Amino acid sequence: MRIQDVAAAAGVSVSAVSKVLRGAYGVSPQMRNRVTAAIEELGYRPHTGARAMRGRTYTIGVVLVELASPFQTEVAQGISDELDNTPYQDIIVTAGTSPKRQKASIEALLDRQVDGLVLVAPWLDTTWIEEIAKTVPVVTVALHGSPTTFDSVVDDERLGARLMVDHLVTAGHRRIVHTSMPPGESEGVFVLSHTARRQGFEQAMRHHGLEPDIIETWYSEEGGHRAALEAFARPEPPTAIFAGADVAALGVLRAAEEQGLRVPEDVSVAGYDNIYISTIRRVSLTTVDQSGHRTGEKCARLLLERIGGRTEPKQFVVAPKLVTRRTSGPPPGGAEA
Amino acid sequence: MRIQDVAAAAGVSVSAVSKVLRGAYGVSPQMRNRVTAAIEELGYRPHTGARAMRGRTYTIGVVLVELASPFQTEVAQGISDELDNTPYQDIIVTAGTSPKRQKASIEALLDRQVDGLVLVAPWLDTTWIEEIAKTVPVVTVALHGSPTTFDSVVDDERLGARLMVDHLVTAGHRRIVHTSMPPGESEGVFVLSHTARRQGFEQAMRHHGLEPDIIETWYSEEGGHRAALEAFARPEPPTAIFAGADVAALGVLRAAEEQGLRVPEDVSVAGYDNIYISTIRRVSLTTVDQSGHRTGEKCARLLLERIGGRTEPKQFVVAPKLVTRRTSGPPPGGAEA
DNA sequence: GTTCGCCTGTAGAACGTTGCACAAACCCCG
DNA sequence: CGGGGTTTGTGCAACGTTCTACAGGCGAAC
Repeated sequence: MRIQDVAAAAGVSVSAVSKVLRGAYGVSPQMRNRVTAAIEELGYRPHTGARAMRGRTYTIGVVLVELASPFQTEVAQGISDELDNTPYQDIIVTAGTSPKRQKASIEALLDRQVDGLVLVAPWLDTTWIEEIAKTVPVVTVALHGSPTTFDSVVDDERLGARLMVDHLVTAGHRRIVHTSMPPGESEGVFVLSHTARRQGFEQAMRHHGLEPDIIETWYSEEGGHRAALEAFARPEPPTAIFAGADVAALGVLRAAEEQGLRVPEDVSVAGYDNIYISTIRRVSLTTVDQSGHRTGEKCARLLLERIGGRTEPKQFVVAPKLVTRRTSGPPPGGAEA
Repeated sequence: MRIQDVAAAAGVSVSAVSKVLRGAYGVSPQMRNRVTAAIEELGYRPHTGARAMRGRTYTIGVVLVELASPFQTEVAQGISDELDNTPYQDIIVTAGTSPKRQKASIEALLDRQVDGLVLVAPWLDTTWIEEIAKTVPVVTVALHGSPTTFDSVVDDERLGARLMVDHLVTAGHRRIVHTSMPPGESEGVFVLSHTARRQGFEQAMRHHGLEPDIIETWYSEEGGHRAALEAFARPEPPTAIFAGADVAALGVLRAAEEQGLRVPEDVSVAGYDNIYISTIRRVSLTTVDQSGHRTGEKCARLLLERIGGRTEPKQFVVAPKLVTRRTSGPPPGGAEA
């Protein structure tokens, strides 16, 4: 089933069919009708590989770190939904946090001639991203900075961290520990989520006249668990732990439970991301929400604009929202802990 | 950067480079060396679109219902990991439960000339799947039946349901409610997970001389919640609820909490899937484990075999495993409830 | 009635691979 | 040293699309 067959069936030239397919200029209504009828009747579908040789593939590549991260999959879902009634199809690949594998995944997508690329929290040298952005439209998610050759969508994570610190301080907490991650090797002017959150935490704490207290582990259940055990073992343990990510907060909750600490009576626990688990009654974690779905939608729109011809870079900032649930409250002994 | 450039750099013909690339027969070691050196030096990467015109694309399409389903993403991860050091790249698309959108997604993948297709829990007419399996290797996940034109990997979900019923009955439960879903329109000889689980439940209950009791809602938090409320409102409420899926079990837990019922003292709750949430301390749900990761690995291997030339269909059954945690125990009043 | 410009539609040359068909070189054996 | 077979390397015709360049027709304006 080739374009040629459609042309034959409609009694027109191959070029004419191609024009109709691409919505190009110079097509009379009656020809358009005959061609679309023929396409319909034959059930013709364009061969993407052949298209890739000359023009567009109508494919958007989405690079995620991992599918287990709810925020990332929400972004992907947002892209998918936004693209739903366009001719574009999104395809997802997972790349892990290793820069080497990430690079390989992106290259695999470039080999497949995607028309656009969404990089969610890329652990990559930004100069390399700038490089590929010369070839194909790119939008990054959760990369803080001011890129000039590509677009970006970020949650204002410094603000988000500040909201959380304000919430805890207002409740009376003074000794607040933040769990973070080691900065990526490739972070410089451009910075990833965890660094932005840490910076927001530090800023907000100082603003309240408090000394920022950070334990560096990993954004994972295990990482949160380790950080919490370390914090609890101190002579003066914190009255609140603000984990850099909800997954880590889960580990903090486990550690608290193991140590016989009640939450929030003995210690308040908070996270960041508002992942699905945090919403369920049994967990009910105080956290910061950044809508992955809206982020994804925006990415898709930016990409379509770029494909449509825009060249000046755009940056879109999503506002974070504090979500207070049942894991946070006043410190033991009240506001004067 | 074309194959031609590589040929020129290596001082050989284009065909020769192609042979090396494809690992084809008739290549001397020294030519292979020169060509690979040239490829390396130039950083050449084959153009997938051009390949699609003639041969393989080295791309495996993975169709998931949604990224929010942990089992499905685990399968995808398993595929990805298994493919990691092969020349094949997996790409994921999400298709939803609507047969129409699923069909569109699969077609989008076929347009892109994938070399193989993994369909995870497809809500589709199996004759249509048989149809596309004529064109491209297909392996389905969680489709119970005996396909002749494609491969399949299934968890023995009837057995899994039986394990759970045995567990509950042994603990002393007699009034057990199972929450299920309406069977798909396209289910006939071939059956999806929820139907297999329901069948396993029915069989196991009868085997114990008990009447199967099923409430049909949806595999979702909300669905489980509704089913549980209905069950609790009965004159003789069940002492155990075996939700067809962990997500639904979460809704059951919420309903129990709202009704002031303690778990497992007043009512036991169990699920199926062993999703990540179920493992966290705060939830600790009794469930049945089916390893999504192993399932995915097997899918990839089956597909590679098919691409390698196998034609007779294979079916692979993964054994489910009962995971007892803290949401199940003896019924109130002991074994003689 | 000629000229000019616009509007429709077409021919055909790419695009970068693959793999068949074939040629050349080589090896082994009688 | 001739003949057969095998191994190694090459030429070239696809594959299905896009899009430029161009031809022909038609209408308006003079």
